[in-house]
Amino acid sequence: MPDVEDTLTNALRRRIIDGEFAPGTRLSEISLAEKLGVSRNTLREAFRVLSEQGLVEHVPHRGVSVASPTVADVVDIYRARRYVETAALAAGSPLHPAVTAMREAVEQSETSLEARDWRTLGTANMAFHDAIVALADSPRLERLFRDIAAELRLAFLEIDNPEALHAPFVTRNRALLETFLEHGGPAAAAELQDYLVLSERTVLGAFTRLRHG
Amino acid sequence: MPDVEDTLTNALRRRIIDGEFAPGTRLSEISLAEKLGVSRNTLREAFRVLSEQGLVEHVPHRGVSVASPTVADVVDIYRARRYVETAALAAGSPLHPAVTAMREAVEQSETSLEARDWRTLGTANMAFHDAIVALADSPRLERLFRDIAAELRLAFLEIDNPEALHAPFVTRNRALLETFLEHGGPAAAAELQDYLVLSERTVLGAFTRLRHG
DNA sequence: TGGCATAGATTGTTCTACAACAACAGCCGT
DNA sequence: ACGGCTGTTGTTGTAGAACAATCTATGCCA
Repeated sequence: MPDVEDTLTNALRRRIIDGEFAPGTRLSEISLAEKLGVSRNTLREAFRVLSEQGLVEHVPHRGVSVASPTVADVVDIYRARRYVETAALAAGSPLHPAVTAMREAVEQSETSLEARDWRTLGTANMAFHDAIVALADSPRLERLFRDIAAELRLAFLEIDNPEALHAPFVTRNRALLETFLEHGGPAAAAELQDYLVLSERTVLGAFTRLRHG
Repeated sequence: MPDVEDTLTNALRRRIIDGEFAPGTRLSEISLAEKLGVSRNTLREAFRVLSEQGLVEHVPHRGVSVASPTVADVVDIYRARRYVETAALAAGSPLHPAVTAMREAVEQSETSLEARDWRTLGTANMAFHDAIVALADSPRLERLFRDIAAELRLAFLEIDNPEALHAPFVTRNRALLETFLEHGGPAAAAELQDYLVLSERTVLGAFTRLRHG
């Protein structure tokens, strides 16, 4: 949670994640600076930060565009997720404060599913995995996860079928939480492994369907 | 390997890692820009990148200083290393091209040890672990490792006793490589786990000795 | 001595200017 | 008509100056 004060970067970040600028969109320095009411220099500094975070792509002399994850990116993101999340869960303690966040996220996702509110469902789903990573108490792993989760949201934006992406995993979230509490980290980690493989397959399926037909 | 062309950021990065600016040193925008022959704006952009990479710390209205890892940072870095490196090694294939890099790093470290060249020994040692991470074929994990390895180098700089930090691990590097090739990833991962625990203890010991006496 | 106000220095941001480069359009020759 | 070349145009990259906002330190006063 570094720099809540970092207004411009965070504002841009939120707008990109919320889909205000579609993946692949070119972000012109001049027009965007004017639109946001900041100078080009200030905007360029924000661009550098977002570029390091993988949210925008910066090509010298060609400007920045909103990142548009490829299939390879999605594969890599899920590989990293499997490494980080399963390790965090396997070594996590059921007494860790993050468990509360996990429970709240599960309940929120169930509520959202019932209301068919796919937007908040997606957020709750991600909050669940965020809580899993928080079990590790590692700022650096949390930061990695924050960045790849943001990238993944961009991929979700392109697919634009949130129900298929998130709805099937609500019951799995609940089941995973119960496994963790009743049978411990290693058992839950094994379950999470399958969970993530399935999730990856879902995303990749929608992705290739999108690109080919 | 993004942006070898990114001259200023990379130049600064190298100079910091090489210890030209001691950890904790405040980097004045005006004087450093003048020294490097660039404008303040350009330098500030580089600062933002390095700040995201964890190499410098940026405090609003107080400027940036070279990061000075605390004990908590070292602990977190080693936690992340254990997660990432053991996972990469466990799932890695002995046929992966990175194995060549592992072997070369081992040989280089043995040569450096014999020559008592601690500088190249430290580099070779890190190259060995870099190659381990490369087994995972994950750009995002490689990036994470690159950043935390750089941070760790800053900690090493403060300790300033490279022989104690690196020499004991040369034989372990060779042993780990052989375990990996002869008994496979999982066995090597278990060995690496102990290796990293020992390495962490070495660093933390030198660290607390440094701070207290 | 301790607290406060002022002065100095640094960062945050904007603006302007121009060089470097890339994309595009039109021209030329074949 | 087509492919390649060249100039035009727009954008990014960088520099420099200016000023506001904020921190730091000095020195004053009680």
